[in-house]
Amino acid sequence: MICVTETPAVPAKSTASRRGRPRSEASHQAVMEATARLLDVEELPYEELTVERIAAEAGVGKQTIYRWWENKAAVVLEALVTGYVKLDFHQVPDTGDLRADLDSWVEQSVKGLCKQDEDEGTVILRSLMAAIVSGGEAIQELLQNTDVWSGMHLAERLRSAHTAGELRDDVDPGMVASAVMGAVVMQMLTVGKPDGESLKRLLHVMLDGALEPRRPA
Amino acid sequence: MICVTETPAVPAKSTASRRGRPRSEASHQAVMEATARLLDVEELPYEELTVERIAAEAGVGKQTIYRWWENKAAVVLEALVTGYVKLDFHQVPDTGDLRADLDSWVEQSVKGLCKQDEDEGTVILRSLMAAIVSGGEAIQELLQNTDVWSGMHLAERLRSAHTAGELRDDVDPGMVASAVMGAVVMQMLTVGKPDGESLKRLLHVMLDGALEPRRPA
Amino acid sequence: MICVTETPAVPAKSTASRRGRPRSEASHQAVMEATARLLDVEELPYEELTVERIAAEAGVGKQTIYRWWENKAAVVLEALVTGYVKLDFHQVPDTGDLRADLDSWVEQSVKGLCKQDEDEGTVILRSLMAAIVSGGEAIQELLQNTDVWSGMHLAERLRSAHTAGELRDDVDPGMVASAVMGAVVMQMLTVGKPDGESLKRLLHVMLDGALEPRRPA
Amino acid sequence: MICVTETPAVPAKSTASRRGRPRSEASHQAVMEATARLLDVEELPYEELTVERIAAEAGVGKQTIYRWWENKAAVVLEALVTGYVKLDFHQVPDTGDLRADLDSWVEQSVKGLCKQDEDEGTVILRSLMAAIVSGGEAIQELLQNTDVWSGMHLAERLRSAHTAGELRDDVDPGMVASAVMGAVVMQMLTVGKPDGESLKRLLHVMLDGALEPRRPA
DNA sequence: TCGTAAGCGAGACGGTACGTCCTGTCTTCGC
DNA sequence: GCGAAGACAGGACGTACCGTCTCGCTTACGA
Repeated sequence: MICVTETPAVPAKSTASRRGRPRSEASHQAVMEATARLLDVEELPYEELTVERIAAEAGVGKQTIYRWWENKAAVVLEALVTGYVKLDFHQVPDTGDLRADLDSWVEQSVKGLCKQDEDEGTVILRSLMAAIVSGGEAIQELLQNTDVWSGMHLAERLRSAHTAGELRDDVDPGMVASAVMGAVVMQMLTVGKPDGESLKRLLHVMLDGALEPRRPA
Repeated sequence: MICVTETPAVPAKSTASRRGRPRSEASHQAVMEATARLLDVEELPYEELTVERIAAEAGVGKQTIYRWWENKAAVVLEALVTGYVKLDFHQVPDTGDLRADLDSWVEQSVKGLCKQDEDEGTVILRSLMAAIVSGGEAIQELLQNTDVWSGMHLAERLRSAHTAGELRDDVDPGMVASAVMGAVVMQMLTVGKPDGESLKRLLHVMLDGALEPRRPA
Repeated sequence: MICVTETPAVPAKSTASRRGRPRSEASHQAVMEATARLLDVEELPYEELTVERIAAEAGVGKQTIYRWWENKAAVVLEALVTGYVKLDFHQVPDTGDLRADLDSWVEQSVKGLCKQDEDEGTVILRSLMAAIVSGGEAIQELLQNTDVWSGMHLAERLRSAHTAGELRDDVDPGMVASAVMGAVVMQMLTVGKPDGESLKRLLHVMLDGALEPRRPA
Repeated sequence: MICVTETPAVPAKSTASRRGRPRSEASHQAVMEATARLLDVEELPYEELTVERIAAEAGVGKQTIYRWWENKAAVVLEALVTGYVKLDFHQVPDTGDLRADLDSWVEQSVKGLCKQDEDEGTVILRSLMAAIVSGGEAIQELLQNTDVWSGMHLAERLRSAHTAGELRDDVDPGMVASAVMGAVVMQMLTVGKPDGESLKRLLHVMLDGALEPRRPA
């Protein structure tokens, strides 16, 4: 759900073959998978997800993590960016009726997020935000080249809606995806428990517009 | 910018007078002011803002903080809730033209947020999100009775727009405020630097609606 | 076996009662006992004796150790200084014949030190030297006010020998103890395995003198 | 100052020529010289002298060190053994009067060791002891075939004193050297700062004997 | 002359300890 | 009994080394 144009992260080191032992791709993967496992399976919230735990889970030295990632936030973001961890949103159905499709998408997603006790459903979402919010300059730079939401299925559905003429010609479907996800996610985080009805109303505002239609014509 | 219906925070201890020395209102204020000073003036990011630092800055014992607040998130949230710290958003002008007003609001706000180097402008915003995202159950409960954005001037402007007939009758202005703030804030956090133009386009989607108006009828 | 005139270690903090929670004597003792247990019972060599292990063994936070001791060397030295750990030297018998007494002392001590496999017998001795040699300025200062060997029974025996007229009037029994212990310990460390016979010859040199007796007469 | 009968260190690999690239003598020397430079010139204490630092200083791969030496202690000991690093003891003069010669030797040596601030003078001595005390079995075995002190000029002077009849016939001059160096070195390490006067008195005990000469007959 | 086995510099690897920092609790005092 | 001070147990941090490993390259023997 996060799109990165390219991921240098490390200064690229110029030419092809460098001296010394090359980076272990196995370790790289192990770290990503360990992070995913801890977030997804063990549902550790971001603050309880420690670099030491990731290293142990991955069977990797702590230094190997710090050698390639700036901090915990960078690890978690990469795991989300590259799809090792997936946010718990459902696919958006495509019946041709965008409004109805989004309504059922919201309903399904909320149902999925709330079936667990307490707020476990939003653990990954919270971790994503925590990583974005806490990561230093490195994360900010990464986000420059990244559209956090455009990898989600919602964005795809909106693009197809755009070509199908369901959306106004003059709106960017990516922009709509950002607006929808931003509003929806923020609502989920700033309200105790996600609530399908209010989310749908929120959605409708964005679909139909808030302004009295006479004016913009 | 955060609205709380009531602020018990601590179980209220039933009746009026308890035994022993009553809570020192001076200490309470000192903590709030210290938090505000550290966030606003020193621009410490949330992770560098420690309880010990707040206590020291406030000239208060650490226990005094833990006696009245659950954790750091609760302190920060209360400081934001009760207005000791203010988010760096401008007031929304009221010329009668909501779209133009919001455009200039966005422009002014972005200008304010970006005048500092790097991402210092969003420090408080990030702290708010960090507190929301990291806080435990107590913060979740607090948020149940709270509308994070309805205290902002934007919400007021939208309410007046609603009564003035600028908004559609069937939309809740509070809902619109949530949608707008959610989308705007999320956009600010998930792209490296806030960018006035894209924020305005985002805003217009929400004002005019994303759907092709004729088609769904 | 190490004598300290006084052990301020920490700047004394002036007057009697200070504010805040006072140092926990229980923790202090726990650290000393844990150190003794690890050195004496588990026979960990100095390099494998970590601060973290001591803290864990003592049921104490690591910071509590670093609050009161400069480093590992200081902890180990205090444990030796204050008698929580004892070097594996036997008592010196007192038959009135100093030479014979020292011979049997050496024999007994070497037997004790060598009964274990490998070099476990000298673990504590090695730890003592490691602490002395590795400790920084703080340890050097501590040693200024300390006579490492004068607490051993050997020193006492030599003092009684001095008053009994067994030693020359003009020699300081403490000095003799230092010389004997220095030579013996160094021999033990710089030779693979302590060897009773060569130690005894070493001892006799010091008792009888190395010079051809005519000369100094 | 350390004498080794032979220095196989590595199992000798039987016959003369092995296949493959032979050991680079240049690297060997570079390591020894780097070690000497770091100990002698930069006066790094043993704990701050790391294998990585030595390798870097020598322009050598770390593995090249571990291929030929067991550990840091072995490297340092070989550097001391083979004279790349020298202990800061002066030569013993030979005026025919051993006692006076040793007195002036002590005085000169202490002067040399104390001219630097703090305890820098004994850095190499401390490193020697640290290596001996910390080194594992390999170092113990090495020490079996080695007399740490017999390479020093003191040993030579004592041997000549022995043939000149200055020493008692029945004492082994090597033994005396061990006793003297052991006592002197230990004194230097266990008191804060070496002190010429007490060292001389220590020395005199060993020259003249501690026992009352008439009594034991 | 060439293959190949070993050594080489470089540097990443799994591990582990370090010393610092912070959390949330506790234990003293003085008010 | 609150509040400031500050020590406590616990535990994560990010750094530094250790000793091993894996690269591509070099060296020099033996076929």
